[in-house]
Amino acid sequence: MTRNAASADRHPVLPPLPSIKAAPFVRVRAARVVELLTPDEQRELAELSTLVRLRRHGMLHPEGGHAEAVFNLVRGVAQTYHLSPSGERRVTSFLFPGDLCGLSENGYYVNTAQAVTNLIAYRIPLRALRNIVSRDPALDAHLLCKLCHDLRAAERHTVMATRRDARRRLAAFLLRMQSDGADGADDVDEGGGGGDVIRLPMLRHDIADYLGLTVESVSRAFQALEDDGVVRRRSPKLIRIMNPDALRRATEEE
Amino acid sequence: MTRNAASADRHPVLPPLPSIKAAPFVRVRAARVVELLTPDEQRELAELSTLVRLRRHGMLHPEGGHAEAVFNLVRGVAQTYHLSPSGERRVTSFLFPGDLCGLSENGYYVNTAQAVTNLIAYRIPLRALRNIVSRDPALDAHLLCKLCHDLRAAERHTVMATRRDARRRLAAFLLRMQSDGADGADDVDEGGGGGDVIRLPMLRHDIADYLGLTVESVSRAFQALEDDGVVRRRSPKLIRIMNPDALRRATEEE
DNA sequence: CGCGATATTGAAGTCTGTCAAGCCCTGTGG
DNA sequence: CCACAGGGCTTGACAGACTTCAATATCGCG
Repeated sequence: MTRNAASADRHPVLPPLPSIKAAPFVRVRAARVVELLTPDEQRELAELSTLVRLRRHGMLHPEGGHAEAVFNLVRGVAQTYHLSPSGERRVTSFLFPGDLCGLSENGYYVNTAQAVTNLIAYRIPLRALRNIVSRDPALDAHLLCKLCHDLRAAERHTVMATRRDARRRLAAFLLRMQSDGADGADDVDEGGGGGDVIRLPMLRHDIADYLGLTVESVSRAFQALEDDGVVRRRSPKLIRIMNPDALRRATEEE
Repeated sequence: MTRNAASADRHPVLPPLPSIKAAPFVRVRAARVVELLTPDEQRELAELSTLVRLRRHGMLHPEGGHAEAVFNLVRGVAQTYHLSPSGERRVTSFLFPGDLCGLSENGYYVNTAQAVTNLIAYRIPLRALRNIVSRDPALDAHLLCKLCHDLRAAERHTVMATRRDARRRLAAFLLRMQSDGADGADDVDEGGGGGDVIRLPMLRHDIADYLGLTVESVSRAFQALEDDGVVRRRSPKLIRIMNPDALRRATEEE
């Protein structure tokens, strides 16, 4: 076993710089997702922002709250969700380092953003952001690119969450977490993170609310994938992919 | 009956100008959605764009196609959708005048955009768009605003399409069409458009694929709402709201 | 006015949601 | 380091809703 006690507390001496990652409009290299911010922009944003550290389940911003800032996640994982009057919760996205949240309408946040793991984020006041953008038009273009990225992600989410059966929804989710969630590992030693092991930092309840299912259905879908030898649960949050091809097929198959 | 034959062919002598509508970041007036483009921007975009007229079911751009332009819908209704390998279709959005489509990734369209009714759109080459944006930073900000708008819409769609039962999904959809679809009436005389009558320009199949249901379930959900005196179908595409409060409750109730 | 496409209705099967119980994991405290 | 307690996860049984398959009715266009 790895010695966790020592490494778990290692905070980066310097916090990571602001970072916005997205797939660009035109192919750059082989990379699917690249850093959009230039070192200058990172420094500028860092200067005008405040650093926020949250423990698990801490709130970045509440739905309906007065929107004065956006947040740039640089470490850890977060989620955004809506609460309906009847108490139903719908998770609309999971956020990883390089992501933004704080979408507003008419000056109010349209969703709640909450820490899934301990996290570090830059709180970027909207006034400051507008200031920088006015001096640096390139940043505007970068934000545009990021929003296109998020829009594509939102569409994929809809497609994923409206799949017919739970098994396919979960399979699609696991594939997505394999690529998106590769980064974002938090206070966890990287021991099991590599290769064909997916780490799911969120609770089953979060996955269920993200996929439009119940926790029970998520469990049963895991069981179904496991029975077919597609994946194996080492622990609830550590999923080993036994058959990558089968997992890919499981997202589309008839 | 109204004499449709004559009015169906009345084309505006001058096509409508380019138009991008969205809810702004900060409340402007009572208006929820406003025109973002200045008259100058409208003129500039019109000059560099080509006008596209499509008949019902015509294609604006195909998924996977080389992305060279975005489209600005100025008349009629369109939809975007994904086709999965197994043949399932998921409609990701309905577009109305003031909307944009042509989202791309790595230079390729990520979805297919198709005319739901006869429509008119501006085809804006990406090269030209980049050109204008470089000269007019304000336009960049407007596009940013529009993308935020679309992102919120995408989130609402996900919430709508993952509601538990078909009745609530359809109720939410109808409410949305009442506000969004108020504009966009196409080759239809405005006779039945006003008041508490909702015109649904798309097919049941489109609605089903948008809500993650089958056409049969959509029909039965209509029936359920009708049995409860919430709405009444004057024809498949003309829905009269009998009880607006009940319709609103039907979207949230336990 | 008639035909093809679209929409509705019906019946049976399947999957998910619900309710309930038990197990396992995790984190806390000794 | 270990024990314990609480929360999270899984499993089972049943009812309900949706999907599927099939047939009929209706709409809308030529």
